[in-house]
Amino acid sequence: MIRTHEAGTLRADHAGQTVTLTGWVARRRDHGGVAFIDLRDASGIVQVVIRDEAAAHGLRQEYCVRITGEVTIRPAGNENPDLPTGQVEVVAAEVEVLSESAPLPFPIEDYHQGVVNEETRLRYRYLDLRRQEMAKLLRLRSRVTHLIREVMDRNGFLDVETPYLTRSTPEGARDFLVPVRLQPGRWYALPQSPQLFKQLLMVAGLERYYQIVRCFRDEDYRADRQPEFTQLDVEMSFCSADDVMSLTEQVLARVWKEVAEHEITLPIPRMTYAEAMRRFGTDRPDLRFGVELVDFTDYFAKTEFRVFKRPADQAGAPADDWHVGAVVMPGGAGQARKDLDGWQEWARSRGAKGLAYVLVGDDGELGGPVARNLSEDERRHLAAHAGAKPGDCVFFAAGRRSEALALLAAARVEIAERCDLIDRSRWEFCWVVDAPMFELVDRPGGGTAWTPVHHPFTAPTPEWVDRFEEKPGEAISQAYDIVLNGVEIGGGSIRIHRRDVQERVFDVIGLSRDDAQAQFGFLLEALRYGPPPHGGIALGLDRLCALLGGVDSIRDVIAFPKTQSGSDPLTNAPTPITPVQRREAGIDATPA
RNA sequence: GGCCCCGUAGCGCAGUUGGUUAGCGCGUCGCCCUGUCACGGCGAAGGUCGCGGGUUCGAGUCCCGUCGGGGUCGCCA
Repeated sequence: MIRTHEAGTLRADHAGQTVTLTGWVARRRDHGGVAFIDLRDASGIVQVVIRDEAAAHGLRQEYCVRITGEVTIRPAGNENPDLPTGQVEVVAAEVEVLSESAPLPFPIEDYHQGVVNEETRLRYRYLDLRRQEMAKLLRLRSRVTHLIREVMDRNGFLDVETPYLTRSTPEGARDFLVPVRLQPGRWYALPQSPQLFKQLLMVAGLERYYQIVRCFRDEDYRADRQPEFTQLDVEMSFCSADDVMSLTEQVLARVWKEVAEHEITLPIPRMTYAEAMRRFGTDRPDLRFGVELVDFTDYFAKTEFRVFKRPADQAGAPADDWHVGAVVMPGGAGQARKDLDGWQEWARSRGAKGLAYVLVGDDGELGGPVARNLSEDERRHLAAHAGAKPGDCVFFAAGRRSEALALLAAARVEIAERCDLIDRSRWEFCWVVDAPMFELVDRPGGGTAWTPVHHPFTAPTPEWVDRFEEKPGEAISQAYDIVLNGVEIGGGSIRIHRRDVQERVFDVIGLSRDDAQAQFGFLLEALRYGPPPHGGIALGLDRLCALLGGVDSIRDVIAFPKTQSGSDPLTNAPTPITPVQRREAGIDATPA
């Protein structure tokens, strides 16, 4: 006798054996005196035949049952190639109902996947997860974490837990805050990442640390962003950026080989931040298709066309912060007027004024409203400069460099989708390296400020370490992001291990000595005691699993995710708390 | 905070320029059928059209507000 809870693992060569199966009645049908049920467990579905009317009586979908019976091969003429277990079925000798089920609030067969409102699925997540598709994703995730631990363990990394109750640091994302009963008026914060603790572990001499750890950020949520998410967090001492990247590649290669049956070609190609911005307009390029951006800033340097002409007065902007760029839509000249208007609407929905376009006719003549406003000289080489062929459409964006590139980068992806240029079977990894240390951002109250591109603990390259404050926008950091199919799945850097350098970075981003001391004093103090050079990386586990599982939302690879407003339809969290709880927590007893 | 889409029976949906008693499929319940496999046949139950206000003789439908879900920009060091 085979005792198994793995219905889906039964094979034809088990025929004749007696098995005990546990699972749920996925579907029941009666035909004459015979009942047929599909029995589902986490591993799959097997059909069970019940000839005993009494045993089958009242057996309904989703009853939890234990069935003992003989494995048989389905009789000829009744074969269904779609059944996951092929031709195996079990003829029940004994049926025991372990627990009954109320009628289901929604159908949970897999062919209903994707049609039930997600909120309803989340409210009954324990039923949603009974579906094979969802169970499959959770099993995938478990395999991934297992493989990661194997690789990390083999490389001598220590799994160390860091606090979930820690101090709030107003930099970066908003914190989730936790009141402290024993110290009214004081609050813990949940960590946005264990960044500082892992650096302290390096100071402690742990040398090789990793953790699969929950992180918390109180920002707006998306298909790929949840208030709590999981990352593989890694830090190592006496290492170079190459060491960290090489280790990361080992992890990814192992996971993709085992889970996706895909051999990643190592080393994963690297691209500088500058190159990524120039060719793709973004620091997370999707390399599954071409359609690269073209720079027209110099081409139109002397243009009289208002849209491409650099405004005389660019209030507050650096002298070189002007960009005219283009991206070619293959065959786009054939678009209907309605489609071209649709692109304008698309651009406006992204906050742009519009998306200028030039149509390249089959005879090479330029068409569209923009072409009429260009000089003869400007028209002559436009198609060649853009790399456009007859029949193509050239989209243009002009404005502040970051905004123009962002629009073109989005247009590039949109073009690829509309023209069906993306090969979904491909895995295109790439490292984006040599990112700037700082970027200029607008302050809410006006003016601009330098802010770290990664985080303020990122080390500059040796060439910049003594002079990054001279040209903060040009200083290069020792940071690296890993990008897969246009999705940033991780990022890391060599950290600053010199107290004076760390203080100078705080100076550049406008964090006063007092504030730096108040918020990061413990780090600065630790850096006084012979810290080793160190660096690390964090990989977003949820995104990684979503990509591997071929799903669009990380909610599908999280057992109990939250909605976009941060609530959980299952438990109804978050909930108001009672006045007593407020008093005990030391916070105002009246709602805000 | 902005923009877009959605909300009608347990689930998925239809509902015309505002007009009888709001429909369809699945599911549920009852009866029938001896190998079904999205079985089939007959019958039945099941609705605060998210909520509140307004326009109108009359609102699922039009207007305003609001709540919830999804997508996205901002945001996410």
